[in-house]
Amino acid sequence: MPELPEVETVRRGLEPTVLGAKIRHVTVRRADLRFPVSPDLGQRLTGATFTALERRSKYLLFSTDRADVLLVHLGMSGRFVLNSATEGALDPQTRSAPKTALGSGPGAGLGGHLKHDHIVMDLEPGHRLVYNDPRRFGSMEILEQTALSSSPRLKDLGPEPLGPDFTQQHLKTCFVKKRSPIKAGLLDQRHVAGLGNIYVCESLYRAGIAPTRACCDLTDQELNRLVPAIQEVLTEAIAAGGSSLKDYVQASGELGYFQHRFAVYGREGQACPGCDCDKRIQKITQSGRSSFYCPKKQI
DNA sequence: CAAAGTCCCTGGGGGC
DNA sequence: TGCCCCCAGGGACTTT
Repeated sequence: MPELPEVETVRRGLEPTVLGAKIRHVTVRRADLRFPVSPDLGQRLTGATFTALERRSKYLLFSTDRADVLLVHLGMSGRFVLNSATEGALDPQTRSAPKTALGSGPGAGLGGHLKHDHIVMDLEPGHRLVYNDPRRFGSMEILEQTALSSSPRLKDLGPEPLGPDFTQQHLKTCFVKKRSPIKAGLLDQRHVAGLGNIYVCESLYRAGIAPTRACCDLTDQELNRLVPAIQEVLTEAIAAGGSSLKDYVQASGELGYFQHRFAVYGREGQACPGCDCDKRIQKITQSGRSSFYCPKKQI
C-alpha cells in the first residue's frame, strides 16, 4: 500500500527518466479510475516536456513546460512501469508478447499491454511510462500549475511529516479538543499528510502510545516522542526503499513498493521485537481498519 | 461540527 | 481441485 515512503521511492525511481523527457504520445485505455481521468489529459500532455517530479503527501506531481501539473495518486494498487527501448525486457508470466520498442510510431505495441495498463505515455527518447492499477483506486488528473494549491485534492492537506512545519506544537494544536483515537487522528490527512495504516501503527509502536488513546489526552511528553517517532519510521522506510532501488526497479521495469520489515503491522500473535511481553502483538479494529500494537509497550 | 460508517475495486488467501 | 467469501486500503461521501 503506497504511503509516503513508497511514493517517495517511486518518485526517486522515475525522476532520472522523466526529467527533461518530452511526451510524444498518450493513450488513455481506461478513464474510470478513482476519479475520471481528465478528458483533455492527452491533448495537454502531448508535445510537452516534464520539468519536475515532486511529491506532496501521497501524490506525485509531474510539472510540464506548459505550466500544467499531472497529479497522480497511486491509490491501493497503482504502479508505474518503465519500459526502455534498449532493454526490451518482458515479463514471461503475464505478457504474451514482448514489449515493443519505441520507433514504430505513437501507440505502437498494441499486443504489449499488461492487464490493467490504464495510461500509457510514450516519451522521447525511447521510453514508455505506463500506469497500471488493478483496483483503480488511484487517480490521474491534469491541472494548471496556478490551480494546484486550491485543488480539492491538496488544499486541506496538513504539513509534510518530514518538513519544518510538523512539530509537537502543531499536533498539540490539532489535538487539543479532539476526542477520537490517536490512530484516527494520525490517519486524518488534515493533521499530517502522507501517513496510512501501516506507518501509523509503526509510529505509535515506536512512540509507545496505544492506538486507542484519545488525541486530546496525549501528554506533551508523548507528543514529543510521537513527532520524532513518525519522522524516524518514515526516514528509515525511505532509506530502505532507496538503498534497494536498483533491485526495486525490476528487470521488467516495474516500480513496485518496497516491502519493509514491520515491527507490528501484520504481525498479530507474534512477540514484538526486543520486548519481553507475554501478551504478544494484538490486532484490533478501529473505524473499520486494523490496528496492530503491543499492549505492554504501548500504553 | 465531529465522528463513525459506507462505498468504490480487484486479487489473493483461507475455508470447506 | 474448485468455489465462495472475505479482506486489504485512501479518501470522498453519507449518516448519526
